[in-house]
Amino acid sequence: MGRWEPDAKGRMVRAAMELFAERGFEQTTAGDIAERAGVTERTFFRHFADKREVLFDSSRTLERTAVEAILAAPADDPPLDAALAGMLAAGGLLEGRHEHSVRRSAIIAANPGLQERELLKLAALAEATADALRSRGVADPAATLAAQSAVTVFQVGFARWVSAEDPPGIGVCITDAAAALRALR
Amino acid sequence: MGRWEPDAKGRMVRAAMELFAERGFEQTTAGDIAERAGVTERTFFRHFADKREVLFDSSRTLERTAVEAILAAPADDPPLDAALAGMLAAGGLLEGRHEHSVRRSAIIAANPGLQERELLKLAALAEATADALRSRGVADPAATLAAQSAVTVFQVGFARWVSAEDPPGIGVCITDAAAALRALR
DNA sequence: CTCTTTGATGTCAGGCACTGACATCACGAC
DNA sequence: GTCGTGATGTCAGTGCCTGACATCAAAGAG
Repeated sequence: MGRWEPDAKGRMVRAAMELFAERGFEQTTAGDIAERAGVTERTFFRHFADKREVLFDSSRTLERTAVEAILAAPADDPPLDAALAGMLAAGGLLEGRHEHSVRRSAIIAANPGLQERELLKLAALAEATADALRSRGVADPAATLAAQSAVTVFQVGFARWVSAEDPPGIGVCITDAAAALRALR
Repeated sequence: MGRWEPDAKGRMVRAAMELFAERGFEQTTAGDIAERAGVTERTFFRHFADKREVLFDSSRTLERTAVEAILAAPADDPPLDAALAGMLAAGGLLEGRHEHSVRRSAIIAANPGLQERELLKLAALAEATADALRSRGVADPAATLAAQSAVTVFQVGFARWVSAEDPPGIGVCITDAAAALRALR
């Protein structure tokens, strides 16, 4: 395990957040990030598939948490309810990190390439959610539609949570967004 | 206008489709595409912001068509109905191009970078749709939610249309997906 | 205590994506 | 015929990312 300075990955993530906030994503090279983290550029690319991935290291944890919550939901919950339970669980991971989420969102909002990557992660979350619903016996296209709807609710709720001055709970934001979706006609 | 061989852009689009189908996206360089189209690599990048964009040249037309249909929908249509009218109009543009759509989808499905770009275009479509709804007097978050739901319906319907052996109308596929969404509840 | 193994890291060379600066050329306007 | 205009060609350069190989700290075997 750690024979050198420990947590090289964490150091790179923090260095990247700092540099992206200071000069912007495009004005920061992979070598810059590595240097501030005390490693070489080559090591950076051993930990992250590309320069953008350094901002999405926790997306797999989010996905896993959502899937587990969906599988743990009451068996008679309708598909959308189960999927939304997954989104609430995922949101819970961010509960204590409002300030960090705001900074990260600002960085992503400032760069189309990073928005692309975020959309890919959300699509992966939707796909994992749909798989979880299918393993609960939900057939397509209902599984796909419920999963994608839940992720949309997560996006809308998260956006409001991040833009709020006095941060409410993210759970409230997600629940409100879910209610607004159901109120559509 | 055209003082050289006309339709350089169209030639590049066709050359790219051929090469991506033959060897795959990553195994094709921008220089390869340019060469087959009879231009230089530098000219390729004057027409397309990056290598992926060559597959998404028609996305702005799709977006414009959807917006116009939404604005033309009956004023008393509920938000989701109006948004879906936009998706049906957009789908209409593909009606006569099933084979082309199948080939293009296969290329995109084979490469994560292209999927990212497609997600970005769909997000732009959703944002334009939401804007159109807002200009009809729909407030947020209903506008965002209805727009994103409509785009999801478009995606699901399109996917079924593309994977169908004996292609039905794409309008039927979209309408069916919309019905499945409404049946969620 | 020494040797070996293991895995993370460093070093180096190179391909491809993309860009800025400048030259060139075809065609239309006058 | 000259001149302007816009698309194209040419060239040099930066940054992203990868493969191949060397190195080194620490853990385990004897």
